Amino acid sequence: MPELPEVEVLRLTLEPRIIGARIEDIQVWNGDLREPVDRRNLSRRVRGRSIVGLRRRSKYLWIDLERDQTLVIHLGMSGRLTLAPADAEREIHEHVAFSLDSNRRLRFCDTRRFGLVFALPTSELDTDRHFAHLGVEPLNGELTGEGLQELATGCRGPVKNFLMDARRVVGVGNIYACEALHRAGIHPTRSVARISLQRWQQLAHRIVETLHDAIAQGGTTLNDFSDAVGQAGYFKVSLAVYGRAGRPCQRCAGTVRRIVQAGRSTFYCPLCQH
DNA sequence: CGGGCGGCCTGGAGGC
DNA sequence: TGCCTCCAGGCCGCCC
Repeated sequence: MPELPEVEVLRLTLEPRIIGARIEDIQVWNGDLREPVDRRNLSRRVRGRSIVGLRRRSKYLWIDLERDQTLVIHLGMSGRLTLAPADAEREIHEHVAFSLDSNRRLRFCDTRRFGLVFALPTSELDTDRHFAHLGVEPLNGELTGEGLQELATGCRGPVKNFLMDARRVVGVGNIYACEALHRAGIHPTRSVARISLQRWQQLAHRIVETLHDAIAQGGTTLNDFSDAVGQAGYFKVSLAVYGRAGRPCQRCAGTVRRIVQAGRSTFYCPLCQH
């Protein structure tokens, strides 16, 4: 579920509530996630340390701790990270939990178990295999039309696949790739080799705009997503094409169509996207 | 070598 | 009601 806006909403809602909190203990009920949870390593790096900051890189949440350690959380497709009272009953798919001082528990729940939980020294984040290859952060002012055009030099595939390749641009998943392309009026199957600088600029602008809009509305909740206190996002009502096959385009007289690209559903309007 | 597909997992929806 | 198939926001590895 979670693309950049959802992880950013999680960061924004979690940060003021857990800054300064100390992680007293860790429970791992089911460590069988996308990568097995290394309990020993996690405990050694995390236990007894206070939280000093929260950052986001791509769709990863970085929870910085005292003395050069960072707890990394990835939500996969169905993950949630929420605060609960220490004695709250364990949820069905609650796999990992961090007991905080002040009688609270930071719980990681993930139905499909595509998520990740691990820890490593803060100073090693940049070179870690999960992060070293990641591309441009769209919300840092790094994403420009010129930059996109340069990144696409020598590439051949459809623009939608290009946008979802985290080695180039991070944080844009299936929903926001569809929505940004619709806002930019660009057909998702168009080859990146056939996009003018003007259209790259339009696209860069629309990506940033769409992500900001989604964050402002608490992210998109299709099934699972919630912020740190369990609140669903309501950007779903603003989706113009995603999940709307057969229904009218929000902007013209067209009808939204669904196709499959690289094994993923793509939604677009054949009338206003070229 | 880069792009695309299958697989990882559970569960919800829809067809019959 | 049940059983089947398809589908889902991410990501990696393998294949061509």
